[in-house]
Amino acid sequence: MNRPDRLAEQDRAQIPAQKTTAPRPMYDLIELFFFAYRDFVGDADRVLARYEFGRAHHRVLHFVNRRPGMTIAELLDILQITKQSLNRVLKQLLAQKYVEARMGDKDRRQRLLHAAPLGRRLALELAQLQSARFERALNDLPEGARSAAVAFLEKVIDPATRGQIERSAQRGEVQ
Amino acid sequence: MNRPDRLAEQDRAQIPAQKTTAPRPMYDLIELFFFAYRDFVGDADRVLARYEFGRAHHRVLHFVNRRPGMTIAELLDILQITKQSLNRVLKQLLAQKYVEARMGDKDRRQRLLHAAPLGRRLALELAQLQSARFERALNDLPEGARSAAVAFLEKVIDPATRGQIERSAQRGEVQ
DNA sequence: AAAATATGTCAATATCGCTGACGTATCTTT
DNA sequence: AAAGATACGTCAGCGATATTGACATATTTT
Repeated sequence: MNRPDRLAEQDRAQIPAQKTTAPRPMYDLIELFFFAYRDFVGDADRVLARYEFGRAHHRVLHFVNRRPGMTIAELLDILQITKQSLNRVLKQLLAQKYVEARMGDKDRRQRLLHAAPLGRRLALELAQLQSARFERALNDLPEGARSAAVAFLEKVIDPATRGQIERSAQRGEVQ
Repeated sequence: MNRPDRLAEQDRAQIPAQKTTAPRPMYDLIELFFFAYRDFVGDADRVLARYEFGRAHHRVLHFVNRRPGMTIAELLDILQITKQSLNRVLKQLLAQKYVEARMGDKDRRQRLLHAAPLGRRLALELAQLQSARFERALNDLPEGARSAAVAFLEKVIDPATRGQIERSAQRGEVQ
C-alpha cells in the first residue's frame, strides 16, 4: 500500500523546475478535525458550566480518575502545562472533594492523586456524554469504523506523546 | 449496519430494574482525540508564535483564505465567537496586511474579507504543516484510511455545525 | 553535609473568550 | 421621506486559562 503512483524520493529530487512541489493541503481533514473537536469538547463544556468548572478541571479530573495514584509530575507531563496552571485548578478540585491526595508511600514528598466519589461521578458523566457522540457517529458507519478511527488518531499523535501515554497507562487504568 | 441486536426505543423504555445501563465509555477514543488534536494544533502554534499570532488569528486567516469574500457575519457564524473577540484579532490581521477587506458590491455595509498575499503565504504554510502530519499518518495506514477518517469526523460533528459549514462552503473554496 | 527532587506559592503578564451598551452607515419597508 | 432592520465597529470591564520567573519547604539521594 505504498502509493505506487508516486515517485521515489531520489527521483523526485531530480525534477528540474518544479522544486519539490508541495502537495495540496488536506483542507477537508483540517477543517473536519477542527469542527469535530470543537463539538466534542462542547458537550463537556455545557455540563462543566453547571459545576462552575472549566476545561482545565475536566482534563485533570479525567486523568486522575483514569490513572489513580498519579503524581503531580506525571500529570504535568501528560497535560503539558505548568505547575502553576495545574495548581490553581487542582486546589479547587481538592477543596471541593472531587479529588483527593494521599502521601506517597515510597516517597513521602509525592502526592498521589485519586478521584473522590464526587469526582468519579462527574468524570463518568462527562465520559459517557462524549462517548455517546462517538456511538452515534459509529452507528452510522460500517463495521470497522471504530478501529479505523482509533488507528488514525494514534498515527496522528506524535510518537513522543504516544510514549508518554503508554508510560502513564501502564500503571493501571480504571473503569 | 443497523445494530439489529438493539431494542427499539419504545420496548427499551419498558425494561424494569436495569434502568438503561450506560455502556462503558470509550476512553480510548476520548483520549486519542484529545492528544491528536493537541499535537495537531501544536504544529501551527509553533509557527504562529514566530509571527506573534495566536490560534485565534490562525482560525480567522484560515477561513478567510479558504472562503474569499467572506463577510464578518459569516465568519462569526462559523467560528462561533462574539463580534468583539473577532474584532480584536481581525484588526491586527488587517493592520499587518495579512487580510484585506473590500466594500460589498451589493450591500456596501458588508466587508468582504480576502487573504492578502502575506496571509495566503502564511495560511498555506500552516495548512501544509498540518497536512504533513496527516500524510505521515495515512502513509502508515491501509488504503481507504483517509476516507474512513473523513467519514468518522463528519459524523462526529453536530448536524447543525455541518449545515453551517456546507452553507459557507457553497460560495467557492480556494486553493 | 550537599545536591537533587517533588511540590507549593507569590507576583506579574498574555491570550482569548465573554457581556452589555452604544454609535454609524446603509438597506428595506412602510 | 420616515421608521425600522441590518452589518459592522467600538468602549469598558470581566473571567478563565495559560505563561514566566523567583523562591520556599520537605524529603530523598549521593
